[in-house]
Amino acid sequence: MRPTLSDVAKLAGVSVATASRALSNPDLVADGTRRAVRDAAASCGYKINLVARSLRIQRTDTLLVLTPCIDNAFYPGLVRSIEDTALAMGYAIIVGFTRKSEKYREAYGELLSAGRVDGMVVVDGGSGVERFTGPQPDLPVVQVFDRIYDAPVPVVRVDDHHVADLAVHQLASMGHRRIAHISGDVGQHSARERRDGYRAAMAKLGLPVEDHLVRNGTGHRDGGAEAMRQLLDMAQPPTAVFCANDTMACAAMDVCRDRGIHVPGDISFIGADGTPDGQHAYPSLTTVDVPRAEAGTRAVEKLVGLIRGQAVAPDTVLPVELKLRGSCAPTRTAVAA
Amino acid sequence: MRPTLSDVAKLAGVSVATASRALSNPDLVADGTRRAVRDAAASCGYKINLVARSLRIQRTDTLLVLTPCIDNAFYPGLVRSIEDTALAMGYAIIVGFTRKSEKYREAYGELLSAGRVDGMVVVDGGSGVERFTGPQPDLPVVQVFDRIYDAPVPVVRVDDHHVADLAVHQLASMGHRRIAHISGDVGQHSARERRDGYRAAMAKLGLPVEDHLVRNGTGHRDGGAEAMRQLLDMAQPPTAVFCANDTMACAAMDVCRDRGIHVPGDISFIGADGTPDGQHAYPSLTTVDVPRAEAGTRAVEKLVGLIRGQAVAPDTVLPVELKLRGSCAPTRTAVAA
DNA sequence: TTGTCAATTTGAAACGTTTAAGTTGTGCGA
DNA sequence: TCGCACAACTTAAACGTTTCAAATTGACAA
Repeated sequence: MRPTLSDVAKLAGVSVATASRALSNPDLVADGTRRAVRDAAASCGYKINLVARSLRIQRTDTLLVLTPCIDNAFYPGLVRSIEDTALAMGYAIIVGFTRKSEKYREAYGELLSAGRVDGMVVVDGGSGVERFTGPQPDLPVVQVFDRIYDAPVPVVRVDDHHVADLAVHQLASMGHRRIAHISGDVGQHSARERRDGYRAAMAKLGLPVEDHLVRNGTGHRDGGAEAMRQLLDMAQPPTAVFCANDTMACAAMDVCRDRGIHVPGDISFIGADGTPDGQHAYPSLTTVDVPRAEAGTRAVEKLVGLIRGQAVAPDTVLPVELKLRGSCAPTRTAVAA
Repeated sequence: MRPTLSDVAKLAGVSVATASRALSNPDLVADGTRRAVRDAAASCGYKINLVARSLRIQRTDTLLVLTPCIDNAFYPGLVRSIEDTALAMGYAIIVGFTRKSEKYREAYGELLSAGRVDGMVVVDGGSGVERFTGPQPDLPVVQVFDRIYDAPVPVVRVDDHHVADLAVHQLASMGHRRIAHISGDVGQHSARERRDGYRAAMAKLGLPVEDHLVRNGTGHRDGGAEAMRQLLDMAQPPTAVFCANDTMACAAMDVCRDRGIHVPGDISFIGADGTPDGQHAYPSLTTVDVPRAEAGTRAVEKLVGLIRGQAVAPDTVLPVELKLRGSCAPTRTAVAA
């Protein structure tokens, strides 16, 4: 049997209460006692039972991170930052993958409502098919980058309209007029925002907003590639494409390469998110960088505030930054001019 | 305050014990009672406190998965399979990222030794720098694909010697004689095995095993790229390369592309692992596929066996399979012959 | 000697479940 | 009528901590 605190206490010749304090609140016991208890604990290999502790103190000091999957290069950096911040603030974190499925979301949500974690950071765009009624209103939850709850849950995010705006303006400033958009999973709030932002930016610049220049790329490689093929098959293909994320942009550039179309000579690309795959792409991908690390930190800070009953800002918007790399260039006419 | 079982019981006019059984062991109470309790629970929004439950039943029905990181495309499929199997067997899973750091490994190991999870699946190659003394000998732990513990912990794996053997034989059968090897992180057991397997296979075939044909690629993109550059800078570069994983193989092929070297016309590549990035590479990467999904399933089955006190096989070896794709071709001389 | 005070330790309750053992009440056969 | 079996429910203990309030101890002053 695992030794318990009472075994340690017996071994050290003190009461359970003293043993507890010697280990977790050392200032409250005399030097000799502390040493005796510690020795006893070590000698019998005592390990605290965190379940019992949690029950007693009514906290778990653990946070749950919900994220759709780990396939997408967008998440690792974010999750790492969440984890680092949480650890630094004295919380353990556990990660759950929702796969954008209600079933998994609920399974993991249970952990929160059943008291196995103190709070939850949700990084999950949802699929839009189902409406998620959300956690019990008073449970500590923070969303990052996307909204899947009807309930008003605090969020840390970027201005996705602005993301699109930056990209479109950059391309337009290089002389592009036929700028296409490959959207993400339009079930996701952020994907819709980027798409709408693209349209708004095009309109503002007086550029043609043609419906068939907007393709649903579903957010994944395959969808992005398919969307790109459709764009290239058009009678008058675009000279530039703004992709809602880097993953699709990379896939789209691969399609061009396969068809012998030169990037950025023949066609320019801008992605969004700033994921590592864009840096390794050939040519390296111009992108609108989303500050994932900072978002993770902010989200955890906010969540911990919530847990501690402090008032937290309901909506934190972080700045994005255009990273100019090799995948876009001025149009030939712009160069000639 | 969160309603407890005793609130529910009061509301339903029964004892706490009956309320408990009505909810978790419905057969043991009368129909009317069951309904009354369920209604009461619903009406006050009762959610079970799993921490209390775990303390009482001395189980958490939760497994921990330890994995180095989520950057590498090798892990997602494996983790997903572990998760699916665990869920199907009635366990929740939580994921911890060790980053190959002893600090994180211990932090997560605590979850096991402190009773917050019932068992642990470790998918972690270690860095080889530190020796990990391992979990308390009697705690339920299963390793997958790699060994980081001194202690004898059951493992599910592949024969990495054989992985290398398959790759080298394939290349040799295509006429290659100068076959190089870019190794993984040689701190990892599996990486060393693949390297040694390469050497053994070369020797067995009577091919030259030159030290400078073996480069440490560290397992990551950058290391793989750097190793490839060194190989290409040699007076007499290899005509084929066996890379210890697909990630490095993709990076190495990218280096060739940048230098105008044609794959597979000028140089052939075989990777290992069978990760998705190899499929999307150009040309698509020949690889020795490692059955990650099955490994995950087997590992969980084994772990659950361990938890239930059953005897489990200490060493399960799964078969690997060569997937011939576009990245390797016969040598020119072989074609001419 | 007695009283006071601080330092240290202890007993016992509490956290919210589950469950073994015990109680109650009903129906049935002898 | 009694005894018994059985279903349905309840009482109370237990899981391993933490912590409040109370008790003990020793030192020191009056």
